[in-house]
Amino acid sequence: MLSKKTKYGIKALTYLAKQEQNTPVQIATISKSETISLKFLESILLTLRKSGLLGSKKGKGGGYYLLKDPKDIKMTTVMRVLEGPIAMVSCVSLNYYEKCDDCPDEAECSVHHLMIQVRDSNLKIYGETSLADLVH
Amino acid sequence: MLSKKTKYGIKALTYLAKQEQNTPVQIATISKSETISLKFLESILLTLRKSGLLGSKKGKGGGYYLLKDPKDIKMTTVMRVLEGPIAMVSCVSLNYYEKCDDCPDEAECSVHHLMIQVRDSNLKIYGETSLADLVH
DNA sequence: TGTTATCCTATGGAATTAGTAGGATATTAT
DNA sequence: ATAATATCCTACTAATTCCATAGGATAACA
Repeated sequence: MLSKKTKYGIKALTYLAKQEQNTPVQIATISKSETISLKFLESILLTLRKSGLLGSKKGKGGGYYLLKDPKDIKMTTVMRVLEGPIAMVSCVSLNYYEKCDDCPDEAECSVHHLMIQVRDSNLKIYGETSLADLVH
Repeated sequence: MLSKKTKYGIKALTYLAKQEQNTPVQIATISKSETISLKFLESILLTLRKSGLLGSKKGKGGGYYLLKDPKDIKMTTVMRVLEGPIAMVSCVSLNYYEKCDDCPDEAECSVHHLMIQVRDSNLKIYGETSLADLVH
């Protein structure tokens, strides 16, 4: 299941992508519009900023804004930043690979093969979808 | 990420599907072969039995066995029993649908649309894969 | 020099995960 | 009968993750 962090994060990014101009939007504005706890959203936007997806401005007229064109923000990036690995087991993860403790031989593992298929199909979807596509 | 319960469960089912004859296999045998904690595996096999996938026999010569031909056990069933909903958000779940608290309109939700795609592609994989396919 | 809004660390409750413990129950063999 | 075998079942626990919340520090603007 998708964490609320990821869900809220995507909603907030979509909200920003919808803006006509890319001027800063306050946390409180997004919080109200999307019914997300202000403090929780604050922490989510902070990680999105640290990951390089968002820029921010302090003080009056401040807020968060996208650093790239929504067309150029792929959902693979968004998912990895918010949710972590796209793979369902670390032994099939491209970016966070780790060997399984209980598997002597990956090639023999039934779960491994199945999860490679799942990873690839999800990767295809996230790779072909940009933030711009999510704006209805 | 896939829970260990699901991972171990699939491995155990695959182990049973590999057997030449469908005679009962003891928990301890699977536990040793697949390097899974005996007690943990016991609880997993119990849920698999309660879900109708496995039969069991007590006493000497007892153990667990598949109730159907591996060809007829689809991974959709296995995943739902072990991991729960296949959908990543309950608002796109076919079997466990629930409305989101924060969404006034699903049709307008950017996450909703994306997750329908993910659900469908995963459902396709799990639906087209049977336990027999996992026995390489 | 206030006011505004993000920045950042720390904390906490609830839920989930990954087991463990130990006795009850049913089946088989002697 | 009875001892041995193996599942059945409930309850418990430790660790981790999730979903926030609190509150002050910092930076920008009027």
